[in-house]
Amino acid sequence: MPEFAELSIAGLTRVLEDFTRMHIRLPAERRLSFTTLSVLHTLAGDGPKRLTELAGSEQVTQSAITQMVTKLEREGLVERHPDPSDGRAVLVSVTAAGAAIVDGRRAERMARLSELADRLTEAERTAIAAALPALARMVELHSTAIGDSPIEREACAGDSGTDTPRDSARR
Amino acid sequence: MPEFAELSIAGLTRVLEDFTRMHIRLPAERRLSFTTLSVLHTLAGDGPKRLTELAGSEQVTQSAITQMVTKLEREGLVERHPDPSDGRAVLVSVTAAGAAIVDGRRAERMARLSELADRLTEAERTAIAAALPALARMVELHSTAIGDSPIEREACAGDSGTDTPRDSARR
DNA sequence: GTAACTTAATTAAGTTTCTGATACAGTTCG
DNA sequence: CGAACTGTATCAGAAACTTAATTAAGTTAC
Repeated sequence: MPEFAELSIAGLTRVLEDFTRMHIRLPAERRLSFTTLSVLHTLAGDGPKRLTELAGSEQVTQSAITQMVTKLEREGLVERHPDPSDGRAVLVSVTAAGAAIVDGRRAERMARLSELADRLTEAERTAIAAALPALARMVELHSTAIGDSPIEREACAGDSGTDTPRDSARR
Repeated sequence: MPEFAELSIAGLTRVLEDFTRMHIRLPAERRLSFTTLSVLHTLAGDGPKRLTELAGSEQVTQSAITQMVTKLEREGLVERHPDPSDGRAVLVSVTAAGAAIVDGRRAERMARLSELADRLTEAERTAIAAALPALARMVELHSTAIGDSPIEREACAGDSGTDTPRDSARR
């Protein structure tokens, strides 16, 4: 084992793409579309958000988010609350039922990953464990750097308005 | 760095979820839907496939794939060819133009990951590099397992203990 | 060899989800 | 206060997906 392995960005990218594919193709659980599940995941992870914030992070129009939230509200998966700091805005939060769906999907992923990890060698598991903090920090760096990245802005072609998707500092 | 770190499946799951989110919300480059991009990615990675194979891996119906391939064919991103080994089947392959789209997206991801990796410490990069082979093997183990057990089938509605709320008005 | 069954892809019709445009209420600023 | 701006909602139409029915090629049984 070389002590100074150079990190292959291509290799990392490839592996992460494969895991992405693996995670996405998982469900079908209930009649929930991909975007719907993503919204629930975002709300469960980041806490209540405005409709415009959701539209930005999910890369669909605000109109689509309004309609989706209306539907999810009817099904009892999310709730609308007025934003105390702005009379126009609505804060969408996930309900216990909605969080249960997110948790259920996570449990499935964990079960699958656990099964795969069991078939690795002890050394392989240790190597992954040792890399976890570094990987987590990459994610951390990413989320704090969104304001800088020019890629984010360029991506949202055709989106109306699109102010910079600021972080959810409200919690 | 501890020598005998136990692998936290929860931590691994969480990090991979975050990367997934990071990868998906990336572009919007050329008005292509998520499923469409996924199909191109699959074809570019795995080579020519039948429509039924694509339907299975993308978790949409065969009919949807037929329509999507027809559209992609008109746009010059994929090609249909008869399967020499089976007169009923069609082999779909990605064109150079289609591959260019996949490569472009990958390049963006690599650029972003590279930028993040630059801000890690040397030790962190080394840790990730050391874990890459093990992560790749997990993906490998996963894909070989698919052929055996049809997890992809609707059976995965398991949701592991989380009783999903009953549908209120389904309409 | 042909009748019955299976498999691969297409077509048609109907449903869900998204976009674009517009309306409207609340906020900000002169 | 009035003008400009921002956050949501609504509606018509487009796009993507599903189910069901159809065509065609391959397989099995007699």
